[in-house]
Amino acid sequence: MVTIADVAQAAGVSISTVSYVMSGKRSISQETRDRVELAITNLGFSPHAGARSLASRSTNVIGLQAPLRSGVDVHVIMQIVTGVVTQARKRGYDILLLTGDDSKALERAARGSMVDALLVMDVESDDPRIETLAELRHPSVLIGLPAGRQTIPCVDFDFEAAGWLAVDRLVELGHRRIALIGSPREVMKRHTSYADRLARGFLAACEANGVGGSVHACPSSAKAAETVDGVLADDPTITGFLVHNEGALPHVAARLIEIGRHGGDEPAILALCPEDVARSVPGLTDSIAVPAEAIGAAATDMICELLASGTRPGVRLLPPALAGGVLATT
Amino acid sequence: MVTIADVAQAAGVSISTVSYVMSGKRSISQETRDRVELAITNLGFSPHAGARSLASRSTNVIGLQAPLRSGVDVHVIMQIVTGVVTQARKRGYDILLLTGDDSKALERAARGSMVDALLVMDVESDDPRIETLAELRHPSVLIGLPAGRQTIPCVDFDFEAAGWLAVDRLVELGHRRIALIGSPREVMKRHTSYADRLARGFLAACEANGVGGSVHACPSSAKAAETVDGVLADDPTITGFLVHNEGALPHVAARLIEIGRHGGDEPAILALCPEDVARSVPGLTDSIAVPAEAIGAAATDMICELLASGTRPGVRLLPPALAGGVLATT
DNA sequence: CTGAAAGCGCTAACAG
DNA sequence: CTGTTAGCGCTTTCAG
Repeated sequence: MVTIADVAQAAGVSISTVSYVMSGKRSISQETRDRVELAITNLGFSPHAGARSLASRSTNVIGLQAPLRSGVDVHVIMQIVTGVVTQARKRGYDILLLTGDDSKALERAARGSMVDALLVMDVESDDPRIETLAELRHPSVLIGLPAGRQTIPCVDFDFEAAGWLAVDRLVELGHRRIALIGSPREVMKRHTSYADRLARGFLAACEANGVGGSVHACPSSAKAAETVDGVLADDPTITGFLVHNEGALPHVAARLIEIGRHGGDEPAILALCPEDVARSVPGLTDSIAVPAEAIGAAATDMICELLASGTRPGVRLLPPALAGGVLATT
Repeated sequence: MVTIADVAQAAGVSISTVSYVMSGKRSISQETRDRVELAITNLGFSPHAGARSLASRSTNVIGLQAPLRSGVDVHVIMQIVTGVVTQARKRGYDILLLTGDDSKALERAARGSMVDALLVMDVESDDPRIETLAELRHPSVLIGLPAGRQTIPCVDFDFEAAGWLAVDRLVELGHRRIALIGSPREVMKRHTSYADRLARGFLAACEANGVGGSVHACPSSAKAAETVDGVLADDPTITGFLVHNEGALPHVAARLIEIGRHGGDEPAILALCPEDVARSVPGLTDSIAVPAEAIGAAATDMICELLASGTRPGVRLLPPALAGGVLATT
């Protein structure tokens, strides 16, 4: 292994000079700098991360705790992770993917000085990890927005505003009775947060617009079609659907198209999901993009700022925007 | 920060005793061990990862380079990552998600002693990273199977056997003319490997069974339906489809159902994809599961064995198996 | 503008 | 069975 001492010897300078050339923390003559940099590339030197973190008390690594139970909105999670990783790279950080999804994993990473900061996804409202994070003296940011008072900075999509935007759009298209097809029942319960926020915005907007709106939990499987049937059986006058359920979306779309084909107007579907998911669903008219990658990037930015300046940045919600669907006419 | 010295003092023993209690590398009297362990939990001590890696020359971290360009078979990738992470945890390793998808990232992690070993996904046949890995003195395992001589151990799904199995199944269902709807054209070119292996198995099995088979590239979007139309226009007698394209799958299925409805027999679709993807596609009859999580776990096991024993484990291909689709009758 | 040297917290000889 | 101690490779005072 090539060490800083090898570089120093090759360049004919002292160890500390090499260190300062790398960190830029004091001025170095151009000539010396050149010699050192040459030696570094010639020898293919990379500083030993452990030694560095031992001496400097910082790792340049951000710990990321992502929900890895497969099956739940994988696209969104993956894209958020992509955003995190990409942005982290830009800012010179690496990402330690925490194995284990509990407080223990967070403590281990923090107490063991494996990371400088923690990024935690998929936090529930009364999640015990929130308290753990508060006790740790490592900066941390949540991706999501647990209900209640925020003790830890958060980044999320503004689901409430998305509810409003969706209703505005459906009303603009002429629909007067609309339904929100949402997350599976167990998710609705678990994450009080985002499903609730969406429903709140949706219902408030319906009321403000004087249109009828209803909210329905929905399984993420082929059984989603039954949910649609049930909703329409309850109220056959519904013509506009907002769908926020990645797994159910194709089934809901297929069922609605089928219904449209058998007579009556084809109902409009507005999906709330990442753009590429929307693109992959046949027969989708319109969508509101969940800017998943941007959320990851924003969270990373926030954490880097925390690390740099030590400020407490509070909550940041990214605004929704309409995106075209496959058959978008906009 | 609580250090090993604090623990030693609290337990009234020397630093090295604490170290040996943790590592188990020498025998300790039960009484001493108890005192030390108590002190450790009381103080909430976790050893400083950097200091440890500096002294022991090992990190207990595995570097994982995953393709994060969103849009390509996210489910498969995510599930592999899940398998890797889960298995790594069981074996006491953490996962450093490498930011950057080139040789540089691998070198940085290895040279900087950030990881003990490297796991690389999505390797192409003439991928420059293969040479990089060979030069590094860190153990590494590829997830995938680049064409040519294997210099680095590999773990992958046996796509060739999957081709055979698919044909067997379609023939068993009575189909005599079948088509493989595969990856997008650019993927077919890029990864010579897995698309080729699947096609090879598929065509060989067709020949062995005396049935007509053809292979078709397919875009992962709504335009997939056109591919189906084209295939059927070329040969209207085709009744069996093997689909290996997560994005196209719902569109292909929808189109085939539509065609079936307009007269003629509804063609059979056999999908090659993770089980939960198969489950989410309306109208799918049958599928062969890509055991994505198992692949990740197997790769991790292989790397851990490499790390432990230093053997060179060669290539490991996981066998295919039939799984039910939504409407499976098997 | 540059060097020398004191740690950072831990592991693993070496020495009982 | 336990203690003492010499590094691991780097950052950062402190001294020029």
